[in-house]
Amino acid sequence: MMQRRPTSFDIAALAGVSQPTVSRALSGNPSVSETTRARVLAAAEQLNYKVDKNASGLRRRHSRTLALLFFEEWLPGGAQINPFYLSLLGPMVHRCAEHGYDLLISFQQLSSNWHLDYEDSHKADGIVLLGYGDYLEYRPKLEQLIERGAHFVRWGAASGGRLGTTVSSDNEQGGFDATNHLLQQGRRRIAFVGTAEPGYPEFLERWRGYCRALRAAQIEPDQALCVNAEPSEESGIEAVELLLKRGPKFDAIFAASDVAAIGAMHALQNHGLAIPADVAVVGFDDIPAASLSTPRLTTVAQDPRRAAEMLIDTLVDAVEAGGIHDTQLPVHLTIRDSSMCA
Amino acid sequence: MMQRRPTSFDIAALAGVSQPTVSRALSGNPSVSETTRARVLAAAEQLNYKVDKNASGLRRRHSRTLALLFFEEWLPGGAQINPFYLSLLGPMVHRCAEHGYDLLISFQQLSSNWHLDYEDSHKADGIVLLGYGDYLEYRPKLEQLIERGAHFVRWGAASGGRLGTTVSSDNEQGGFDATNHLLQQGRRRIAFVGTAEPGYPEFLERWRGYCRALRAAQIEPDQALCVNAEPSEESGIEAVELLLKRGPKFDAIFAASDVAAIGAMHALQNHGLAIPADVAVVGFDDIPAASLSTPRLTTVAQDPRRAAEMLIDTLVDAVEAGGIHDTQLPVHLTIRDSSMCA
DNA sequence: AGCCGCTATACATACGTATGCAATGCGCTA
DNA sequence: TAGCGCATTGCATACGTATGTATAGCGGCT
Repeated sequence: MMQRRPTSFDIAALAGVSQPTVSRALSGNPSVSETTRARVLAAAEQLNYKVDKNASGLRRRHSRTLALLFFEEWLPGGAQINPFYLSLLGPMVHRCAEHGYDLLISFQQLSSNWHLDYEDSHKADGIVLLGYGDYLEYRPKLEQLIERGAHFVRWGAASGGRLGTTVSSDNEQGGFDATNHLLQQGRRRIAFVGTAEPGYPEFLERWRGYCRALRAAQIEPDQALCVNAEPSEESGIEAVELLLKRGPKFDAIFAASDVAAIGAMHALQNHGLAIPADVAVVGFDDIPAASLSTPRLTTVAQDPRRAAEMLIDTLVDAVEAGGIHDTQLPVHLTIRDSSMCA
Repeated sequence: MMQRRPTSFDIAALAGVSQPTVSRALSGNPSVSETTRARVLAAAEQLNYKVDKNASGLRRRHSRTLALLFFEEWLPGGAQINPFYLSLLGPMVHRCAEHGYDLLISFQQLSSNWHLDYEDSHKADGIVLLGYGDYLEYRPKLEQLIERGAHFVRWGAASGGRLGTTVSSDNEQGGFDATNHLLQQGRRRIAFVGTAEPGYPEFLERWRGYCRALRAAQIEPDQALCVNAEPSEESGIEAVELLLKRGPKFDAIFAASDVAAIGAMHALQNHGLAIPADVAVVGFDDIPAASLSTPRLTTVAQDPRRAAEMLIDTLVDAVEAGGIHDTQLPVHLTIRDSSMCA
């Protein structure tokens, strides 16, 4: 058992070459002859040699690491990550590995100076930004990031002017499909549970799709049927309470997130309303809980695997080749029990 | 906008001191006077200076980064992480941040040489090992890790001889409580869905608790009521199919994992059996889906927040102070509808 | 006044790798 | 045989920080 970790000098000595040759041999430099490379590889294997990432990163000026930043207003007690983001995690880690990158994960307060931490400290070569962001508070930091030449990609909505590269679902189409499906079920008074304010840009797009579907059916969207709700179960409950109290009759709900939709279903059931007989419900995201709820929730499915892979591919392309290509992913309406009468 | 990232030399020049003084001032070295420190801090702020982690890590010989390694036999299509592990993630990231560490996340094949990658390459100072591990294949790698003086902590079961530091739930007590609860409901033919083989050490402990509760009620455990199941929904379904086909009557199931329990409930319902009237079901983990299933699943809850914090605290203590303390966390039986007749 | 001791800072250097450039050796051509 | 070019390899060095050691400055004591 060696006391000290072996360095490239140790390998060099063992293989009878110089240290630079070891470096070149291991990094696949073609100017090293095959016989030499084989000797070096054997020596490295024998001593269990691993390149020191710190030294390598210092010299190369990059770390082959990507940072994943979550923005969540943190519940002091609960620490719940949006299930949809959670479902991105596995595929992301995998895709990173395929590109030869490691993934660093971190939570950030919107108010912190996250935007200058990771790339500046050379801990990561690029950043994946995740989180329904408050667009307005977000914007100046994104601009600062761009100004500094940082590499990053956001999940969300591309709307509102170019602010770096974005990968998103086709939220507008999803909102259209969901609403259209409810219309085809004969529903006419369809409430929107989400928010049409710019704070949640993807919600805004889903709301646009909702309006387009209604207008295509000759129905003018009713402001009174549109109620604010963040992506949380409590918020979905409150939204339904408000709708029931505020008065306008409704026979369906399109919620801009599954978690809110599930909260809404609970509230409806607490008031003795049958789903879907009295009120049909459609959500958005297709989180795992959607197929477990009672009744099973009809929802607009996003493909987390493809989303994750696009995020990583896009970021790696930006880091390595300076590419900047927005991507929009198709969505798919998944019809379950909460919207279909038997 | 500066072209080049500022270094500690730039700060030194601006503050009118030498580079080492900058380093000492920023790292809180008490030999720097307060007036000098203030000047340095101001200069660093002004230039948006961040310590280069690669250089710092190279010199200090550690990275202030922890690695989180998942072991999951990877479904080529699906990429599903055990929901319980997912629930550890948020609190872990938080606790790492509180200790001033970053968290690197990675999936590993059991067969890969993960055990020499992270610490040897100085990418991480310590490793959190997560995953129902095949104990036998696992063991030599753990031994190699220990021999090399690597720092790591495992989630799972401490049984089977000392193999590094372990944090675990009190699985045996959980198995006892779950089984005892079913006995109190008047159930006498209680099946165990899990595996009593050494591959899943925590399942083995849960099974021991199950046996202890039965014996305390003068019932000898019946091998025919004990059926193997991995922590997956499919496995839970298969287990019930096997039980129904194999013959012995049963009026309750204690499943060693929630995902298997949920699969088992589906299978029971497909065969027209009522839960809990015909068969009462208790799971283990209290994953989010447990409270959403129909009927809502009674389960042995583990506290993911405390588990995560203990894992990180333990690992940080090992890295910084060489501590090695196993920890066992209490569990709590959460009674819902799947085990209680109205 | 001279010396000691303490504090605050500067100097020099090492961490391990990657790469521009120089040098070596070999084959081939004129 | 001399010279040229190509294929390999070695030499020297830079990346940015942290720390052991030396030094300067200053106040207090006899």
